[in-house]
Amino acid sequence: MNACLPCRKVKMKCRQGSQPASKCERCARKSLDCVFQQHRRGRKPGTKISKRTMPALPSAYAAVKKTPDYSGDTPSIAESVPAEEPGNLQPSGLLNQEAMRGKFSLRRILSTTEGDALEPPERSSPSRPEDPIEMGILNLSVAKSLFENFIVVLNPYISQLDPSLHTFFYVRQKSSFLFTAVLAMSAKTFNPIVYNALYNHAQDLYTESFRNGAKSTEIVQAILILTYWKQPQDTRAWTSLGYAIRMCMDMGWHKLTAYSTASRVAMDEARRREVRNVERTWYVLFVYDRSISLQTGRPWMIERSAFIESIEAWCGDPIADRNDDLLGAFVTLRLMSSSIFSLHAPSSRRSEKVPLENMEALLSLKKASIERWESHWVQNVERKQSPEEETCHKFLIRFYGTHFRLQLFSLPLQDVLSSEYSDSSLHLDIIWAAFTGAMDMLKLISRHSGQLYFAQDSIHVMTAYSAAFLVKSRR
DNA sequence: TTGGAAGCTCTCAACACCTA
DNA sequence: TAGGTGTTGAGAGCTTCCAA
Repeated sequence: MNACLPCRKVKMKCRQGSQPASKCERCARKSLDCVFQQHRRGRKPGTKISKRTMPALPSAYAAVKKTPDYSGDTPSIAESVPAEEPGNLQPSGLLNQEAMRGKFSLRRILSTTEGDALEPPERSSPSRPEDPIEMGILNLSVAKSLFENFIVVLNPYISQLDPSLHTFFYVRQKSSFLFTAVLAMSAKTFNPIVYNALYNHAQDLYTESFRNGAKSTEIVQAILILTYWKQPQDTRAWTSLGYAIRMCMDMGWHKLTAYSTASRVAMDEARRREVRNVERTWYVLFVYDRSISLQTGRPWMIERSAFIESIEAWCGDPIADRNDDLLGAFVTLRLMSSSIFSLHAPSSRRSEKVPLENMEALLSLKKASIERWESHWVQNVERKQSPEEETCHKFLIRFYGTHFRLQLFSLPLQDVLSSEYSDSSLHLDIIWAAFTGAMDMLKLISRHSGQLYFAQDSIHVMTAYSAAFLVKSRR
């Protein structure tokens, strides 16, 4: 029913008087001018329905037209990354940037306007049909509990999310994919009853984001989280990581410049955390890329850069999270490992041969630098926690250091045990170092088996490696 | 097979009014 | 008084059906 203007103004119920043309009860009581006006309800002509909130369409036509945005409204890293050089005569500098992102059309390619001036930005809708709570997969209180467990227990292992930024509300609003991935991985450990439904939904969202070519920090984080605690039969870790890295490169992350405090003094804390969120994810990808490359012998994708090498300064930022120190340890370890392994690869894979005697001397130097690395980062971690506090950080730093020593000494061991070096007793130092490395790892694991329970899959792979190494070296 | 009318579903924006 | 939620009306977009 239509309400008069005075009632509308005060948002009160407008009750008609007894006579059809008389004032409403409130206007009559207060002696106000009771004026009615034709309402202007309804959508205005020309308003577009947001594509993201359209229902799923069965036809292939709809699949092409529908472009959902699982990213929320993540600010583009383009603000903090140097843009393509203007005036560059390559296609990247000459053509419309939207066209270069893959939105090909003659009109767009010929347009000289930047951004997407041809199409107004889509308005984001507050409703999220892919939200696992709205879908009824789990209720709010279970979701909150799973989320809390992820942040407190699981996240410290991977240093992926910033607990001050990634609150329950923030992640849920920002990306249903990341939200579901976090809940699924937490459910795997803390509430297996809802794990399957959450995992399947996360996989559906992964497929959708791939199908639509969606790109955002949250999608990358979700893919990483799903990969860290993947199912045993899932063999996509390598390809998923590659896809995530390409996505980041498309967002310009490979052009991140070296960390400096001066560049962010003008930012408020929220903005700084958003920027660090992107940077942290790129560091995590670097570590993961190098780790998986080392484990599988395949090439890595992310090259070392001034940004990667500024990790220690980045960890010293006033708003750095305590998990950032663990990430700092991992990044510096991977920087060290890539330079060492190119020298110490087995002779069959080296272009130049380094005599074993020289290699032994080199290895002892490297061993000392790993020990310095370990004590430096353990001290950093200890500074930020109380003595009685039991976190996974110290364990992980020692674990990775020990694993690295084992890998380092296992490489020349192949040469020692090969027929070319018939008298292996001459190189007992190398054999002994590799053997004690494997033993140290297993001792460490047995002392901290509780920490191992929550660890990501790669930790278990590394554990299995040390055990397999010992078994094989006894033959 | 194709074009277009009719009808249906869904979204969006404005409105009504409850309640703190 | 005004924040917030449910309701309403109109248009967009899609499917179905039918005639050419």
